[in-house]
Amino acid sequence: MTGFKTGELIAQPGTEILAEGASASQLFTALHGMGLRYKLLQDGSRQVVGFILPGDFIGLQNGVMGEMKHSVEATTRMTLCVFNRSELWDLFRNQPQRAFGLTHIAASEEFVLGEMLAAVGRMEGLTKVAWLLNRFFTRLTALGLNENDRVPLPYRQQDIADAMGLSLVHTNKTLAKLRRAGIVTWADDGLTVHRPDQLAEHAVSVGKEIPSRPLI
Amino acid sequence: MTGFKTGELIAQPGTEILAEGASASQLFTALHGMGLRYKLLQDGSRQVVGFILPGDFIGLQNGVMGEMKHSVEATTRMTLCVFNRSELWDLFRNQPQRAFGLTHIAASEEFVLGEMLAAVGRMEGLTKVAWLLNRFFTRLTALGLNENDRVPLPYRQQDIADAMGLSLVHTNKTLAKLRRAGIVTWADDGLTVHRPDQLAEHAVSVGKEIPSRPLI
DNA sequence: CGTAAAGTTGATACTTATCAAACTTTGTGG
DNA sequence: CCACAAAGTTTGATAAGTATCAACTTTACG
Repeated sequence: MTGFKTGELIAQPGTEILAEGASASQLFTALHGMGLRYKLLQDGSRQVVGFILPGDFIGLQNGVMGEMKHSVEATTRMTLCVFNRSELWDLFRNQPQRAFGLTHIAASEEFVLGEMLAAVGRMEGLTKVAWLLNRFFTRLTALGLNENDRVPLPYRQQDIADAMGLSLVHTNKTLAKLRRAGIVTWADDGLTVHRPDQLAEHAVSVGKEIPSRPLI
Repeated sequence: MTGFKTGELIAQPGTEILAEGASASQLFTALHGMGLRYKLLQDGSRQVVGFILPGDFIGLQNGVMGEMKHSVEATTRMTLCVFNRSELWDLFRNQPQRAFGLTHIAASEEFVLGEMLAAVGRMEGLTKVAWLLNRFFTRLTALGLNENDRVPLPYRQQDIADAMGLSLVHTNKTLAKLRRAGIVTWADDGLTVHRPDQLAEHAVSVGKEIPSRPLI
């Protein structure tokens, strides 16, 4: 893998790392910082199709299909490990184990998108937001970025809205609900989860509340 | 590829080919017939995460991650080409170009899910339905299944609803709108598009067509 | 001919979007 | 250090889009 690596790249906040439709000659791995993947629709709206956390691979579609199918943007300052796309062939020829790893990454990304699709398509607002926050909390904790129930979350409310198919205003009000319920606090680019259990409870699709049966 | 193939399998309509969570030892390619991929949420609702048309690969997640992340069901009678999962590793070792092809398939599936996510998250009902029908029409036409502007479409309205995150009733009324507008007719498991231009117009594009696999 | 599955329709309730405006925070230059 | 601009957050009022419910029709089939 050492020979595969080409160099490192620093991306400033707000920078577009890869553009949809681009056929860049490079692939990346995120070393530090966070970013997001998104698509722009014809009507100007944006769909966030993924959040990039440290360790995530970037540009696989480009590497394998010759063109990016979504744009990638740095949310915070990011350090990227740069690979050369042209060396991808060599990897498939000479390092089947790593080639398999790449396929595994692709399949994993597909899996994550499937989960998001189910959340966006079938959950209601509160559940969507709770689900996403819970996901962040879990993933970031697994990355060792949890300090006193607080994980870094440098995104904006608009990002969450665009990810879950909600309007900014509705997302804001939903976040307020979770905050007032004392479940989470999201401020200063950090998410603090006071009641992990309740968050997880909201995150699982509870659906409609069962109409309470009158006590006779 | 010949040695890779294990045999053929016939799946009857309504049959579950692969179950979410299952770690079957087989992979498939759809030769004839159609099916769909779906996830079940905790509250019982269903999210369709993909439609399987002739030529589609089934079970890649299982092959590469050891477990299916969604279920696969035959909608019509299907003929499946069966592969053995255990031979996957041989393929990666000895046939790098086919291994690359598999990765390409995985990346393509990710791409399709991204498109669906954008549609489900950011479109309104009429646009969602028009987008999906337009997608069927385009893909099936590309498969040579178009006869006089009519393509086979053996799914039920519930499937479209579960794919686009709509209720059955709303989907029904939306379909009625497209029908009354003289744009499409969907009856007897066949979709006839009378005004391809108007259908495409309603289906605000999220991106481009599925790219064909590049020659290595 | 009875039954089950799928499609249709109208009435109603709820969720979410949109609009508009105020407020807060942050960064920048005078 | 303050004024100002820009970006982000918050809130209330209202409109639009969808879900839900319930009944009815049509079709397929043993």
